[in-house]
Amino acid sequence: MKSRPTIIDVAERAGVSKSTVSRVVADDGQGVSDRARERVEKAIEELGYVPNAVASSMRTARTNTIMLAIPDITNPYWPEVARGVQDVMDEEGYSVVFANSDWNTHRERKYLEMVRRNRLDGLLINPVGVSNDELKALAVPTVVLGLQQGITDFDIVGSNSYTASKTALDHLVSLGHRRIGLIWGQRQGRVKGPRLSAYTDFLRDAGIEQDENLIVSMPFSLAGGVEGMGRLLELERRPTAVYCDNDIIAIGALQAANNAGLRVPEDISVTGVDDIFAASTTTPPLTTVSKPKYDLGRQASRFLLEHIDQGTPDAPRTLLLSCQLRVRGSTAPPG
Amino acid sequence: MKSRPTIIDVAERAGVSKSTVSRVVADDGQGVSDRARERVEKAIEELGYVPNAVASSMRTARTNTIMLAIPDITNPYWPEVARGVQDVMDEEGYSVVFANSDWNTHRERKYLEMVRRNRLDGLLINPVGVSNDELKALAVPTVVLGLQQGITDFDIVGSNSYTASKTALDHLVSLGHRRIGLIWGQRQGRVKGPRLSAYTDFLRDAGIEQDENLIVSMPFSLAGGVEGMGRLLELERRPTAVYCDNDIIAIGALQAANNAGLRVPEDISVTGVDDIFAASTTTPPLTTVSKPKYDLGRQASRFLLEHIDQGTPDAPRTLLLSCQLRVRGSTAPPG
DNA sequence: TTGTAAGCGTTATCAT
DNA sequence: ATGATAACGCTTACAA
Repeated sequence: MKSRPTIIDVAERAGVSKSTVSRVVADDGQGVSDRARERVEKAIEELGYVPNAVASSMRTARTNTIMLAIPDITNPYWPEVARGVQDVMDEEGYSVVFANSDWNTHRERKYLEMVRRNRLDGLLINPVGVSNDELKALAVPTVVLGLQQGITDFDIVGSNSYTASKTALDHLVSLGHRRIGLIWGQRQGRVKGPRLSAYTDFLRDAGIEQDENLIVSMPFSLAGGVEGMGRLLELERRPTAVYCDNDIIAIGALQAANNAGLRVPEDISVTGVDDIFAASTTTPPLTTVSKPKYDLGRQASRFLLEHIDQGTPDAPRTLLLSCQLRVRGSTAPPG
Repeated sequence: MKSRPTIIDVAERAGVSKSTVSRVVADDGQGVSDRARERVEKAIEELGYVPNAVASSMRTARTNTIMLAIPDITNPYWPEVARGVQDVMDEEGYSVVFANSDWNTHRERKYLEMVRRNRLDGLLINPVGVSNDELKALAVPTVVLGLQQGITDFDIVGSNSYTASKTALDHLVSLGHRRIGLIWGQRQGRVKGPRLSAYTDFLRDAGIEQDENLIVSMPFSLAGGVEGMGRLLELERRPTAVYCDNDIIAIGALQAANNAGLRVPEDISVTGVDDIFAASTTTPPLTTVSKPKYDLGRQASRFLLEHIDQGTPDAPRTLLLSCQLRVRGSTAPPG
C-alpha cells in the first residue's frame, strides 16, 4: 500500500527536476521545453499523480477556499444565494465551506476562528452578531451579505428592499387600498429595517393616515404570521391589505385569514417579500417582492474575488440589487 | 505589517521549545508541566497565536474537512440533509465543503478530483453519474446518500421508501380508494424505483386490478406534476386518488386538479413524498410521506466519521431510515 | 518533562 | 530552459 506519488516521483520518472515538474503543473506558460513537458505529462499520467493542494497552500499561503457563513441553509431564502456563490467560486477554482450560525453569535465567532486556523482566503457572511470590528480584526478579505447596521468597513451586497417595499405598497395603493397593515419581522435588535421606514415614508408621501395599531412585530415564522394576522383581524377597523416582512410570515398570514373565514384576495390582500419557492404554491399564490437571491450570491462572490486578487479596496462599496414585484393571486382591489 | 505569529514565536516568548508548544496546543493531556503549560498559554494569548491548520495537515495527512456532493442545494429536499451533516461535522471539528453536481456527471467527476487534490478526509455523496468503481478508485472514506443501483462497496444511508410508499398506498386504500394513479418521477436511468415496485406489489397484495394507464412517468418538477395529472384526468375512468413520487410533483398535480375545476380532496386525493416545506403550505396541505432528511444527514455523517477514524469496515452497510406518513388535507374517502 | 531534528510536498529564488 | 536548495509551520520519534 504505497502512498500517493509526489512531485518527486514524477520528476524521477520523467528524468527531470522537481522544479520542472512544478512548472508544467503550474502551466503558467513558463519556460519549459516541449520535450520536457511531454515527458513530465507522460509520467504524471502513468503514475496517476495528483498535486497536493495542502503542500501547495503551505508555500503559497493561499488555500483557494472561502467560507460562506449564513444563519441557516434550511431557511428557504438561503439555498439560492448559496447556489450563486457556489457557481462563481466553482468557476474560479475555489472550494466553499459552509457554516450555519443559527443566529448564534457564539457559533459565528467559532466560524471566524475556523477561517483563521484554516487560512481560508475569504469570507462571505451574513452577520448575526459579530461586529464590524471583529470582522476587521479577522484581517481576511470579507464581503457582507445583506444590509447591516454598523458595518462600515466592508463591501456589502444586498437588495434594495426600501425601494422594493415601496413598489409593493404602491401596488396595494394603486389597487385602491388605504388601510394597509404591516406585519414586521423582528430582527435581533439590529437593523430597524428599511422596510419599516419604507412603510412609514410611503404612507406619509401617499397622504395616508398612519395608525400605530396597523403595525405588529412578529418573529420570522409561520406562527409569527398567523399570530400577526390574528392581531390585525381583531382590530375594530381591519386593514384591507397586509404587507408582510417576508414570505414565511405572509404564508402564515394567509393561513390565518383562511382560518378566520376570509377569502384572499377578495376580503383581504396579502403580500410578502423574498419569493421563496413556497410563495408560488399557496392558494392563492402569493404576490411578493422577489429578491435577486442567486445574483446576490454571484455578485458578492465577485467582489470577494476582487478583494482576494487585488487586495481590499480603499473605500467599501454597497451594492444594492433591485427587487422585482411579482403580482400573483393574493392581491386585488379592496372588496 | 508582520505576518501571523507561528509556533516558534510562541516558543520563544514562552522560553520553551516548539515541541512543548505543540504539546499544549494539541492538548492530549501529554506530559507537559503545569509551569510550562501556563507560560505557553500566556504567550499564545499575548501573541494572538492561531495554529496553522494547513501546516498541521501537511504533517498529519488529515485536513479535518469533508465534501458533501449533492445534485442541487436549491432543491428543497437537500438543505435539511445538509444541515444534518453540517451539525455533526461541526461538533466533531470538521469543515464541510459543498458541491452541487447539477445532475452532471462531468461536474461530479471534477468534485472527486477536488477531493483528491485537497486531500479531503471523506466524501458524502448522492451520486448522479459516477460509478461504484470510480468511487472506489478515489480511495477516500465515502458514504453514499440515498439508495442507488450499482453501489456495492460503500455504506449507504437512505430512507425506506418502499415501506413508506406502501404506508401511503395503504392510507389511500383504507380510505376506500381502489383506482389509484401513480405519477412516477424519471430518474436518469438509474434506480427503477422502490416506489414503483411498492406500487405494483401493494396493489397486487391488496387484490386491486392493475391498469397501465394509471401509471405516468414525468420529470421531477412542478410542470411534470401538472402534466402528469393532466394525463390522468384525460382518462375515461379517472383515478380517485393519485400517488406522486415526490412533493414537487404532487404540488403540480394539486394545481392541475384545481385548474381542472376539481376539489381536493373531495373529488380526488393526492399524496406526495419528502415533506418539503411547501408541502405544508398548499391548500389543502399535502398528505405526504415525510423523509427523515435531517437524520439522514446526521447518520451518514456518523458513518463517515467511523470510516475516517477506524478505517473502512469489511462489509458495507445499508441503513434505511423509516419514513413517516403525514396525513394532512389532501386525502379523503373517494367522493 | 523537555528539546533536537527530521520530515511532510510544494513553490520560489538563484545559479547555471 | 533547467536544477539545487531554501523555506513554509507544524508533528513526532528519539534523545537527554
